[in-house]
Amino acid sequence: MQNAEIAAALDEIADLLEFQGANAFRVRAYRNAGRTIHDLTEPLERIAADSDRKLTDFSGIGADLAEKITTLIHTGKLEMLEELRAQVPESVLALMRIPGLGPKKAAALFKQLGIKTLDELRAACEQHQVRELKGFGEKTEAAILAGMSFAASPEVQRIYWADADVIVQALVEQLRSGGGVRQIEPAGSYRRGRETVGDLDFVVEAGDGAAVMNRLAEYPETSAVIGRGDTKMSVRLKTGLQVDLRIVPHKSFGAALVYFTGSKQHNIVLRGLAKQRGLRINEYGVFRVPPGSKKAGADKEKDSDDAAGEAAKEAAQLEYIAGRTEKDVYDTLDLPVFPPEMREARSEFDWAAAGPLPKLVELSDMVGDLHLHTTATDGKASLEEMIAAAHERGLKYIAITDHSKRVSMANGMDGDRLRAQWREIDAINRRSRGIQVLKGVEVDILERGGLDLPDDVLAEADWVVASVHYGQNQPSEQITRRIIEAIENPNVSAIAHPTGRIIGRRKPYEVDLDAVFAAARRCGKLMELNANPARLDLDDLHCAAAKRHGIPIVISTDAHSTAGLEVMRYGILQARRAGLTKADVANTRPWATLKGLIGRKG
DNA sequence: GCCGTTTTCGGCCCGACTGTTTTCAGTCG
Repeated sequence: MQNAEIAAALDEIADLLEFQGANAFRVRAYRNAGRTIHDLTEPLERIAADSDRKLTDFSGIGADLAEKITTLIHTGKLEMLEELRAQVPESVLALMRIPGLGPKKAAALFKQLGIKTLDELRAACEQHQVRELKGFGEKTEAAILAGMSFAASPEVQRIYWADADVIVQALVEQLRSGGGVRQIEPAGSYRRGRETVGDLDFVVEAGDGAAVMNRLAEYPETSAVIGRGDTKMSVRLKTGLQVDLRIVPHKSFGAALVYFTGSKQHNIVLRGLAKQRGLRINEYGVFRVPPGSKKAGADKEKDSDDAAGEAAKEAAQLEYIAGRTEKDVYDTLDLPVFPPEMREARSEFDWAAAGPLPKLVELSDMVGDLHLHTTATDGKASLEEMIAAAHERGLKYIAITDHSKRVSMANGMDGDRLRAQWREIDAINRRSRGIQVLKGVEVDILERGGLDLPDDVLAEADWVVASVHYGQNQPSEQITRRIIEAIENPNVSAIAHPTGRIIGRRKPYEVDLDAVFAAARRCGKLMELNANPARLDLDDLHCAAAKRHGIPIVISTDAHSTAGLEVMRYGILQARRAGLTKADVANTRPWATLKGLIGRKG
């Protein structure tokens, strides 16, 4: 069983347990383990088979989970999961996708009204049965009906970072308009540079918070205000995207930014570290907890009067020690200001403990682009136009990598056409214009295996990227085998978009990336990170896997137009999220050096 | 269910907001 499937099984257990009202920390343990496994860059199967290693070495996996995971690896099944599934109909979990319906309310609907599907829930609301339940009311019923369409869409809507960026810039302008905003920063997964963004968060310091909230309410793209208090406001845009706004005082801005940038896991670690030092971190700042003060309301017991009273008393005793800037906050824990892209509680705390953080690769480090198309195949700009645009961006070299003939719908090229294009490139290079143009090709890895162009043609190229376009429905092992075979071909320089994930268009195919990277390592080949935000083929995790195997990544735009060159910055974000430095990225080096990496002759 | 330089039990991050309640539970981030 593959890591992704094991992680999914643990997540499902967490969902089902949560629905059943299990201990929240137990639920969290399953979620944490699922996340840990999801983030692994190495197959669990391999780790489990290695007698020198133990699953319990991973933080968050204890004896019990190690045993369950081992069972999953070997049998693909788990009795506990089967039992849970038998107890809770799968469709019931869909109820929890309605905003405002959590496990408790969903369980109440299921147990008391026997509601198992969204359709049944709609009917019950329309017949006003739901408002009769304890803890429900008229407004809840209306909110459920309003949220119905939201839950009916199978996937939670996430948008590309690049699209979020456009909205963020417009919103910042809107919120600033009219003045009074002293500081404003987008936070959340947008600030962390995740390849997709589920909602937008803004942290604002302003003289008049209500005025800023009004501007958000009046924003033409705002369709509904979900909630609004003195310091916090949530709206939904016409596109369905949720926007959260927090108004914070000057002395809390840094703390709020840390808090709302997340990730949640990163924050949990921060709070744990703070606690060890007798500190407490929240969105208002870092506070010193007076010695001897008891943790109030630790367990949800009935003596809530006392707990609430003590909590209030204790809050009054807390001494503010930091919060104005992110640096102030991290300083109290003797931690560096982590670049937001790193804040995923993966490795950043280990790195910080070991010394200075790695200096992450930056857009300005990039000197070459090794995956470009022209009008010769499916590009929108001519060879000359692409070269000029790349030159304008300050690139020192580019590789023209049009499609090979198998990609017929893109007018892919055979050997003759390619050689003609290469002669043209030779001529251009002779007229030297401060940018070196490499003779390249994106050669197709055929369904039956093998490459789409003969070796004698490929041998004449400076740079060959191989990629899968056809036969994507094949089993993972078969696609993996095709890719490894391509890696072993001495004419191939790199593998482009090895998993070909295209959001929303088709099911991604799965390859054994670990085996692919191992082959690349063995053969001295490079792996591409395709920076096109619509093709999330080699995201931060895959970068991390490459790093673990010691394989330099090539960040390429796969540009089909001059504007396509712009996407390089999205690829940089993903590389940064994986902790890649300039040295980890091959096309930060001059071509003369890079050429040596792939053993290309003169 | 995990975890430990507060260690094998008793914690587990923390607060805002809403709708339902007469003091709080549930949800969310």
